[in-house]
Amino acid sequence: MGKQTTEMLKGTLEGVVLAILAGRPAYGYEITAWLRDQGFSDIAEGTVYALLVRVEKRGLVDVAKVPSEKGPPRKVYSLNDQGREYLEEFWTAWRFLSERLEQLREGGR
Amino acid sequence: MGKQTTEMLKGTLEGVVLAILAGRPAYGYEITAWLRDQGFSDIAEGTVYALLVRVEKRGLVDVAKVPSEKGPPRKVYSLNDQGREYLEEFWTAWRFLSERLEQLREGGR
DNA sequence: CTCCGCTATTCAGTGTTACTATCTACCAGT
DNA sequence: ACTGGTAGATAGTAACACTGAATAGCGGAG
Repeated sequence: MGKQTTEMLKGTLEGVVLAILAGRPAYGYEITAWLRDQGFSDIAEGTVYALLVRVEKRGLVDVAKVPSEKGPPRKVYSLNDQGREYLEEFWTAWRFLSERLEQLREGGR
Repeated sequence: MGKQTTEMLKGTLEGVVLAILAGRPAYGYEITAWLRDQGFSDIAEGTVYALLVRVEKRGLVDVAKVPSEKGPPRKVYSLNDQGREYLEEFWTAWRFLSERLEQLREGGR
């Protein structure tokens, strides 16, 4: 996927995952699969699980254990109020950065 | 500036600085001042200098020592061919991420 | 002349984050 | 019993931005 993308994901991947959860509850394996589908080709499994543990500890998501037909029980995450608030801040920061970069890209030639 | 922005800068600040240098040569202090001016309110001095050392080591920039009227001599950085190539890759990665996020923001409501 | 403020750079130590690699665990089909 | 797909956890590593402090040169106030 390239080192550039990898480094860029630091700080944004969290927002990406929270944005997914804002749409609908989901579990780790599902999220990983979705990300790969979207072109984040080599997101490591462990990365998503670690991230989910982090956001859970910070109280941004609620967790429900749901038995699955295949394999061990799923941990289904859903965004709570605090998470939604945090996601809002994320979008604000993103817009800010996005605007500055757009400006630079145009000015740069 | 908020933790969100800080974390988001990982991997993008480098691109921002290279994009600045694509426009014109500049030295550390100047870049820091410009960033602060643009709203990156509390970019630490040390951060920019460390970043410049990194990109210099990777051979993305050329350096010239220029005596200044005030204070110690300036290290003026300018983007070289390798740096321009790297910056292109950065824009590619940025566009990719930007599109995914834009998609998520719209889909999320 | 000395001290302070501004310009300009450097560096050691810290915290957060994503990756690698590996492990456990459950189920279905062969 | 064995393999493959689903699902999650974890220890160790590398990269990066921040903190805080140090160094150094110059000009002006006292």
